[in-house]
Amino acid sequence: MQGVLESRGANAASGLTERQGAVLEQALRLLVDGGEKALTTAGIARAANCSKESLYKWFGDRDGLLSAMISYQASKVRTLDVSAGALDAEGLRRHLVAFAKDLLDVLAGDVSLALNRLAIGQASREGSKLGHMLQERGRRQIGRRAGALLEAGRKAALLAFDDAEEAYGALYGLVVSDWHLRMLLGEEPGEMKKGFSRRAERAIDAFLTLYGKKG
Amino acid sequence: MQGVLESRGANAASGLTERQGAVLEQALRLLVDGGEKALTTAGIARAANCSKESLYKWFGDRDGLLSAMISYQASKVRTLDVSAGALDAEGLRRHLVAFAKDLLDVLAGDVSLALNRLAIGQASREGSKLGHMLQERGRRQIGRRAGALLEAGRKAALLAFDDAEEAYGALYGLVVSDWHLRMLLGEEPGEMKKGFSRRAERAIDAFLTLYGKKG
DNA sequence: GCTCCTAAGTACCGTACGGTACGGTTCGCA
DNA sequence: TGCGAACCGTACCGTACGGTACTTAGGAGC
Repeated sequence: MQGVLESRGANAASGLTERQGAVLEQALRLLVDGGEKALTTAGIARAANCSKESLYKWFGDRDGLLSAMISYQASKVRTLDVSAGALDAEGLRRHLVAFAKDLLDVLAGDVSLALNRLAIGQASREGSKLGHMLQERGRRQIGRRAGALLEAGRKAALLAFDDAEEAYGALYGLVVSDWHLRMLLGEEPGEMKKGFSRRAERAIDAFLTLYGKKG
Repeated sequence: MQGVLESRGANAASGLTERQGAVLEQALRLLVDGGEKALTTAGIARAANCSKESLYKWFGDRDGLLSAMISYQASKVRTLDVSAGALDAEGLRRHLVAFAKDLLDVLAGDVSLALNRLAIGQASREGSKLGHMLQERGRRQIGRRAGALLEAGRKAALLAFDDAEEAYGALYGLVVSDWHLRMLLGEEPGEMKKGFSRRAERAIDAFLTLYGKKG
């Protein structure tokens, strides 16, 4: 069930074999379960049934492993950019609410929280690129979908804004507020998740009041 | 210059002697300069010219020291709650802009970022109360000022909202958006700080559009 | 069958940290 | 002057981690 057989079929555009992907999967699981402190090379090797020597051969050192974990997770989460053809006011609102709810769900996810905590913990170190990686991947992915949605709204004369970045910033802020930080600080996301749906709708209401053309 | 002499005059309501406060000051400096990794008991003792034995006598263990650091810093930052007597629309706007700018400045501060990173890094650990402490102190302090301001605005018939918490959430989100997270992830705050003033005004404009009574 | 390569498993090394113990010094106090 | 408390500086201990080296197993190619 293991060995060179799995080595074929590297993960798309990541240069990783399936075996290495499985190792990263176990590493992510360890990180989610026990935090960075539990993420030791020996622990990963034990959990993934591989040797430490292989870890160092594949990923160089511990930092390389952490980077690979972020890249791997980012490559898994593919944002579906729904390009709705004809867009009316109600359709735009529905799309925005769906986006807001997805955003909250993503930010509240175990792996997302764990990786953000990891990157933030490493951020003090000068040479650490983890924070930059996470920011780039996350914001690019989620920002692209939001940008497309906002642009479609403007094209359909349903939204009015000069600076798309500013409009996106307002949208993000209204949806997320300080919830992300609170979850990163350890507040139980279980309680919060129940209010996500209502929260998303309220936020979109406010956003449309600000940027809707007929609001 | 040291010894029992300084033991008199414990810090107000914190139960700390001046010597212990000075030690915590050095610990905070170490944390700001080098991150959590640099925050070793030996390093603190060396930087503060005290012995490790004293550290353990005063603070119990490392976690107690971290908690004391947060409490100490929180006790230093006293929010000035300005209760403006007569409030007109322009005065309310000025107060809100000032609040927004102060909020951004506080969140971008070295010590704030370092402590938030520390608490977030510890958040995975179950028994860690650091995140809760930071959230409680920070949000209470800053939320009280905002709450008073919003309530004053409503009393003067300048603001309209049902749920003060929701209005505060919108205010916070519009002002901060994802800037706090970006700074926590390591983005250079130097570049961002220059735009704080304009950012605060734009955010308050939006907030008043949402909750202003004549907006 | 022989060799080469990959990788698992384990043992090992250097280091660094949290926490403790001990000697020496200062200062208040009687 | 002697006693005791607080405290500094340092040495010490156990442990845990990152990283390396070695041994062994098993499939691939000739």
